[in-house]
Amino acid sequence: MTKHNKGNENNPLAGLDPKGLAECSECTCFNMRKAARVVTQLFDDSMRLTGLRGTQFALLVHTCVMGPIALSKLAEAMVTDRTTLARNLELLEKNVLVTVEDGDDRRTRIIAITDDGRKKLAEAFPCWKKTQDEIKEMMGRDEWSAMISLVSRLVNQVQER
Amino acid sequence: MTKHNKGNENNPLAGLDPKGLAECSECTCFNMRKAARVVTQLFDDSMRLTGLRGTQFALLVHTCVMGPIALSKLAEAMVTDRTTLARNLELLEKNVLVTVEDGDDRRTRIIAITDDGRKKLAEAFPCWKKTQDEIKEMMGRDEWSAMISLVSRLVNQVQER
DNA sequence: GAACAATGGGTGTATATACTCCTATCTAGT
DNA sequence: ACTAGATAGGAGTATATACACCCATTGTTC
Repeated sequence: MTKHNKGNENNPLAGLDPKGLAECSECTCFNMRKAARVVTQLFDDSMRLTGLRGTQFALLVHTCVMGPIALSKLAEAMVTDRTTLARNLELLEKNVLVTVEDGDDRRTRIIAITDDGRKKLAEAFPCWKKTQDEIKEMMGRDEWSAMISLVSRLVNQVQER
Repeated sequence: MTKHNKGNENNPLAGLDPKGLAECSECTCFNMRKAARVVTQLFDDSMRLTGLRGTQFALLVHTCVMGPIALSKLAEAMVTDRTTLARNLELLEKNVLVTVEDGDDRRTRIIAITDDGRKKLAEAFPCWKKTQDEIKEMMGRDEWSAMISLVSRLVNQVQER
């Protein structure tokens, strides 16, 4: 380490000038997480009275449509870590909205929605629909569609990488 | 509850036919969270050796650019709950990347980046940049720009609501 | 059929997130 | 100066998320 490297070649702060840092405001990670936060709060608020969170609603919908299904298959479909899904399912299971039972292959755990789960889904659906439509109206249908397409594409391309 | 309401007028499961449920696959909340998950993993992986997560990198960048700044101001700027930010800052403070000190108004806590923080930022910046550029290339620059614009617009419009 | 690889899950740990309720401090109005 | 309201923050609790490491079961190979 010499003392006279005033140039940028060996400067550990290179890229941290105002321009480099301004670039960080476009961070894909930060922006997607920020959007996820604000949207999550909208949906959580809208279905608060039902006792479901937005995340739980999505999980219940997927279980309803795809189930009965093995834990790992559901995790794969939802692009969620297996262990995350297992823990999220514990909450739904505690409230008797889903069942978690051994499969024929005794390594697997089969997830299925219950009648209570279907009722809860029916209860929460109007709240979800209202918020979903509000967001579409707020952005404009075309912009919203474009956004969802691009976001889905991002997910798919990261997955295929 | 009569037994013969086969119509949908009083059916609690109305909207939960396959069409209604299929609509849920376009859930703004689920899709934004899914994207946040996959993108977060890309950035976390890329800077794992630095010991920073994508979230922490973003927090450190904001602190560097905006600091010294009061906790609530920083939370507002980042669109994060105040208590969430405080807890995320604890980790950075423990690693001496930021300081948290009383302000003149003794209700406030002033957040500032340290020299170690700046060094860590410089260390992580190339990892961030590499991943950010990879995502842009993956999607195509125009598509990526369009996505970020739409996502930012969503955030702004929800905020202004 | 016994050894071994592959698969499906569970546990421990750490981080990220936000809500509710509470305390300390400041500010404005009297 | 006193008090009421506003503001800044902290603590407790709950949920969402994923990684590393481990165990049980299944399939495979000789």
